[in-house]
Order: sequence, then structure tokens, then C-alpha cells
Amino acid sequence: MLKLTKKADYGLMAMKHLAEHADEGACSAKDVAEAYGIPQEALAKILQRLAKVGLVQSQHGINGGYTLTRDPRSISAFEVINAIDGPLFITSCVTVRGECGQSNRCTIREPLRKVNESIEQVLKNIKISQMKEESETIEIRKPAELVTLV
Amino acid sequence: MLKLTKKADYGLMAMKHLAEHADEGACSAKDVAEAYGIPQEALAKILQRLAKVGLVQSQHGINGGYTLTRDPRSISAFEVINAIDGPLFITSCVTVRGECGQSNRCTIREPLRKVNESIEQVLKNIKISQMKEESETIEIRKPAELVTLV
DNA sequence: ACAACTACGACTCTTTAGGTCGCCTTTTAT
DNA sequence: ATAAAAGGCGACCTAAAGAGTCGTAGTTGT
Repeated sequence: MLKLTKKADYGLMAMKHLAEHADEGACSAKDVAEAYGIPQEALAKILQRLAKVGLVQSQHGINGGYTLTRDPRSISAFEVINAIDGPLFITSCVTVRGECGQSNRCTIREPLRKVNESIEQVLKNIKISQMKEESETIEIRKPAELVTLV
Repeated sequence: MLKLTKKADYGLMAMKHLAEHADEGACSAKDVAEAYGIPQEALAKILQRLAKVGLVQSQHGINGGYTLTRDPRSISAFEVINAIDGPLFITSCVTVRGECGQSNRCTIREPLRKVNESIEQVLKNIKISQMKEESETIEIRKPAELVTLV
């Protein structure tokens, strides 16, 4: 149903949390998990993935935890989602390794690929720093012109 | 991973097929299934859903099958997907019946809702008649302006 | 060196997408 | 009238992915 996984949700929440608490040093997975009612170990695994791709830095030991490695204004939602859920494809036809299973007769691949690109662009243009609860901070402009006939 | 279900894929393929063969009378589920290598019974169920919401009309008996009820230029990909997969939500936070399970402390709901609306608009602006294999027929315009800061 | 705390990775459980099967109803060609 | 061809509906099965849990290894402060 075209939805993000909970993991991606959690990841975005965690990234936002880290961005907001950057001046207070590292945040442990436990801290973040308790703040939002997320299962602690589940969140830890997500943060580990984010650490693996270099979006956050991990610190062992007492008072350890995670910190952002970059300015939250430069981190897009796409990066986070991609790190957690892997490359996203709107259609099951287009896979990582190439082609459509439907006897290569699938005729909707190309249009949907365009849609996919469009969605990626939307996600790439939303930065962690922009994610606030107030709806006014993000404005979607000219949606009607998004996809047009040539 | 933010992908459409195969059912939705199949549905779009079938709709496109019906649009292209509109002048030849009704197409049976079997015809369409064989044309693209889709399991026949699976496709039949999908076509039944499309018939239920009025996107296609069914005809029993010999030489029966399905026909589009409207001009393919007026049918959007969104309608088809919505009929098959139900309402789509990018985030698992936002459900049909309302609220976020994470103790209502989920802070990314609103920004993601905006993304969701944007995706819906993209899908609403793609019509069945536009779905051709050639990539030139659909142009994504100004993706960089999709989501902007206020 | 020890204890407290954290990250890390393997594993299990649950959900759901995807597909199959069977039986019924409707229509129509003969 | 009848048989064949098509849709209609529901139950069921399977397999994959999502979500969460448990145990282990690694750091750090004292």
C-alpha cells in the first residue's frame, strides 16, 4: 500500500531527535526509544544501520550513544529511508537487478519509473531540519504541474 | 520499501490493455492474463474489484469480458491503485482511523502527510492513456520545486 | 580490574502479500 | 434446452518480509 516501514518511521523520528538534541551530546538508543515509545532494541538496530552508512556516529560505553555526523539541514529524508529500507521502487517490476518478470511484456514500467523518480525528488528535498510538527513549515508547491503531458 | 503491490501493477497493466483494445469489444480476464503472463485467477479478482468501483464493466457469457466505463484519458493511476490496494499512506503512523500509536509523540507525522499528498497528486496526474512504453510521453517537471521551505 | 553501560548481531514470531482452488451464477451460441 | 464460456465469490495455502526479542561482545569511567 505504498507505505514506509515502521523502521523508516522510527529512523526519521530518531534522526529528528538527534538533530534537536545535538547540543546536549550523544543520545543513547534507550533515551530516544523511551521518548517516543519505541521498542528499544528495535530502534538500536535502526540506529546501527544509520551508523553503518555514516549518517550518525556511535559511541560505546557510559554516556555513549549516537550523534549526527552532518548538519541536519543537509540530511534528506531520502537518505535516511534509503539507508534503512534500501533502495525504494514504487513498482515491483523494477528491481535492483533489472528486469520485469512478466515476460518482459510489462508496459507500465517506464511511466512508473518516472513516478518513482518524482517521489525520490520529493523525499530528497525534505531535510531532517525541516521536520517540525507544524504543518506550515513545509509547503508543497504546484502539485498540479508535477507530471504533465509533453 | 515504498512499493506498489503486484496487484496494483497488474491492475494498471490490465487497465492499459483495456484502453488499447477498447475498439475490439470486451477483453476476458484470460486474454489479459495470457498477454502479460499474469496468473489468471489473480487477475480476475483484481478486475472484479475494478468492476466493483465502476472503473470497468463486466459482461458474462461467451465473448464476454471487461470494458472500460470511461475515457482512459480521464482515469488516473491513483484511482486504479486506490481501488485495488485501498487508501495509501506513506507512513504507518497515519492510518484510516486516525492516530499514531507512538504515544501521540510522533513528531514526523505532519511532514510525512505532506509528502503523502504530493505523491497522491503525482499519481492523480497520470492517466491510463498516458502510459506508454516510451519514456518521452511523460515528463516530470520542476522536481526541485516540489517541496520547498516557506 | 571491575562494573556499568552501550553497541552489535543472530534469532524468532507474526503479519500480509500473493497465489491457488473449488464451486456457483450468468450469458450465449448452437 | 443445453452445453460451453465467461465472470463472481469465498476459503485456503504458501512464502516472504516486517517487527520485535534475546544473548553476546565491546567500551568507558572509576
